[in-house]
Amino acid sequence: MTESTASDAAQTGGLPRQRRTFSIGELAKIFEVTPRTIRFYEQEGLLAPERRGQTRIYCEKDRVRLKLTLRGKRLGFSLAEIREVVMMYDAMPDGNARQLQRLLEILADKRANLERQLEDIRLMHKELDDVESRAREVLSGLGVDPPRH
Amino acid sequence: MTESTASDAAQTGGLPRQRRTFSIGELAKIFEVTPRTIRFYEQEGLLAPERRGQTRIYCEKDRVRLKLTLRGKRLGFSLAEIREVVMMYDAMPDGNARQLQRLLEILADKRANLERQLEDIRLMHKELDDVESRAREVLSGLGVDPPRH
DNA sequence: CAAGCACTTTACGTTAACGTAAACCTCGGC
DNA sequence: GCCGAGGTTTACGTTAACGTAAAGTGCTTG
Repeated sequence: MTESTASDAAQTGGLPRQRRTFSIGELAKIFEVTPRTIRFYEQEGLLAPERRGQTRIYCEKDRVRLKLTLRGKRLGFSLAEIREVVMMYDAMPDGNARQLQRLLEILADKRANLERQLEDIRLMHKELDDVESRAREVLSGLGVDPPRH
Repeated sequence: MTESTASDAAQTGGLPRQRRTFSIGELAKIFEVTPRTIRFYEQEGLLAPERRGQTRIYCEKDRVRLKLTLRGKRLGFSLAEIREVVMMYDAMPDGNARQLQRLLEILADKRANLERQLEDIRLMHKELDDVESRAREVLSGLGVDPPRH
């Protein structure tokens, strides 16, 4: 109930998923955030859904943008950083050379960030292993059976 | 000049590195943070250096704790989460079974978090590849030679 | 001994990313 | 016709993680 990875056809009843739209509440449930969060992202320039009257209508593209935004967040990027990439991506077709060069710079930056994080994860993993094994040792020393996950 | 990974003997002049101590300013330079940050971490219960008079004296163990703390931060953990692990780690030798079980839970939690981040990084990497290749296409379409990183 | 430099405490300021509350519209169902 | 469920705007509140400024302490160096 988190997100659909498989064929969307089953859920849309065979409709071309380009036409599938979402309310703010639907998106909120899908990604387990509050509507307030989604409105905030719009205010910050990360989303720009259509309106029917006053009500926001989110299309497939909006859903993807939100997904990417949340992924970026989990990786520790600020909304400003995320916007920088997302907006330039959208402006690409008519982007001038200068803008595109800048985009490539930003991308290289993010990439370096990811590399550092990978290394951090590796190291952190080892630390966790260490702490855990020590904890198990102490536990067995107390005559307690630690859970073998 | 960021951090020493190789033999510390050269830098300590052969002293057993257990005796090597640091001032707050030294640590700050080593890890590229401000003294304010280090004091804040102490206030949050992540460090507890000795004092000589009023001045803080950091030992090797303190340095390691700071290193782990900053690594945790880069991975998006809050100071409270980091403290939870670090403090329990220190309290381990006399920790009761209940506490240790709790520690194992926390560790499993962090581990799950790391797994999610790994997947996020993989996906984000693909996105970056995609954006970059599109940017290069557009650039070459403009007759500009994109830099071959 | 005065100057300067690194350290200290105290305390208020700041930023990002939302939470929360109030007051309003609007639409389908009974 | 009214009610509840969901949507909307506006605006003030909150939390984490420091920044920054003020005012004092202590060493050592010219």
